[in-house]
Amino acid sequence: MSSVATSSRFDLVDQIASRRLLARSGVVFRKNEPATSIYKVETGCIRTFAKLKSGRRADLAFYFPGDYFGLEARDRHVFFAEAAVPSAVLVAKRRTLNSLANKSADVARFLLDITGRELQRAQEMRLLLYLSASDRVGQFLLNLTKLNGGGRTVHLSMSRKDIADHLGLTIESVSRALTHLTAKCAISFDSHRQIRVNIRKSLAG
Amino acid sequence: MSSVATSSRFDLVDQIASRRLLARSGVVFRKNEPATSIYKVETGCIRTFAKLKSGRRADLAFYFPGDYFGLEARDRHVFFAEAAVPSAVLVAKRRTLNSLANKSADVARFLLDITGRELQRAQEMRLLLYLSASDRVGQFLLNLTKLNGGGRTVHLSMSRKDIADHLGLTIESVSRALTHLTAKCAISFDSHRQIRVNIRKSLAG
DNA sequence: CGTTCTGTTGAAAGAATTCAAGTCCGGTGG
DNA sequence: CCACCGGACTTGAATTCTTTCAACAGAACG
Repeated sequence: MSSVATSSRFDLVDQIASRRLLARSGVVFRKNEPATSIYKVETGCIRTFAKLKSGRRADLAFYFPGDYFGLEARDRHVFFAEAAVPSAVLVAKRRTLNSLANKSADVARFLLDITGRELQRAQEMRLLLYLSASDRVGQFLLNLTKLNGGGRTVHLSMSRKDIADHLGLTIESVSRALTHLTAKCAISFDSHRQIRVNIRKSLAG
Repeated sequence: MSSVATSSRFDLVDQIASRRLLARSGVVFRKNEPATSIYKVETGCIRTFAKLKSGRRADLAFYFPGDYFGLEARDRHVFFAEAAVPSAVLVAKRRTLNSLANKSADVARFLLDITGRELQRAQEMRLLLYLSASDRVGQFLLNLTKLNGGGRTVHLSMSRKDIADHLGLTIESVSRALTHLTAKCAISFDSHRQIRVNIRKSLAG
């Protein structure tokens, strides 16, 4: 959302980047790989995640067209990134960006902007994990409606498993939370992946 | 740790900042206040947190001397910041920093650096919340030993309540996790606030 | 039209919280 | 110096929430 505004103002990455196409589950980068680039989603959806010792996966974030990712890395990546659905990403070399930033305060400002935004987003997503199962799902849906410009309907481009891994729950708990919200008339289903939000307030928790 | 290295290379904030002294629980900034400055801890410990609708508090991070905070803000703060113990912080105006960054690529680079580092830290702390209660506490202790330069002893400058709010648990659960780790001989207590880590591996989870 | 994958639901087990005592510690005043 | 107080911490038992395991329903696809 906000990153779209930024990129329309300043499409630098589009200009210096190369394009990479990814099949579903295609790997953008792996943990511990050298972090040579930053990325922008063009089409599709990219997921960043960590593998827990328990075997479970923790989905840190989903990135949609216009979003930048791979910003947190120092010299090596700390997480994994892969395509949640077939996707296209723009890849911009850090070296190139840095040397541009050395010459142009606007470029530097831009990098700082998207990183700061990403930081804020990470903090807000972290707050989800302090809530109960139902509230996590409710808040998650609420966030999705905001991404969709505040409309009342949400299309879930991700599976229940993806939502569960993102929210630190099981698919069953996600499912139960959704039926619970339906029972409260807070949401209703058009289909398994298409949800209408009736009462915003009762999603908040 | 890493931020200390950065600041020793580049003590810009120290130069342009004013100092502010805070009593325990003294407020640095509140949610929704205009975000005019960024901050650096000089002495003591600063906590950033959110208030949940349930009445509970979610402690997002503890900042120690050398650490920068308040970086995630756009025009208004999204969280609260207060002193966990009596503290001194350096306050640098964003306007000043931004105009310096417009002239000096080093300053811009510095701001990007600390923001990127903070982003990575936020992501890593988020991962804690995907673990079980015992593992959260264990990993938390492990992180503290890293901050202390990798030593075997940890001094908890924060109360059980603070730890609980940070890890999204109750004080009772934190306490039980600690006794559980003690029973496994992973840690031992010198006092309630002084812990010795015996077996790193059994803290990991 | 079945096969398969995704999602839902139910019952039992497990994990964390709540509520209620109790213990330990540091500080204060006698 | 000791006794006592209050706050921080621990422990136990009952409750609540989430997961696990197992069975079922529904949509997608050949």
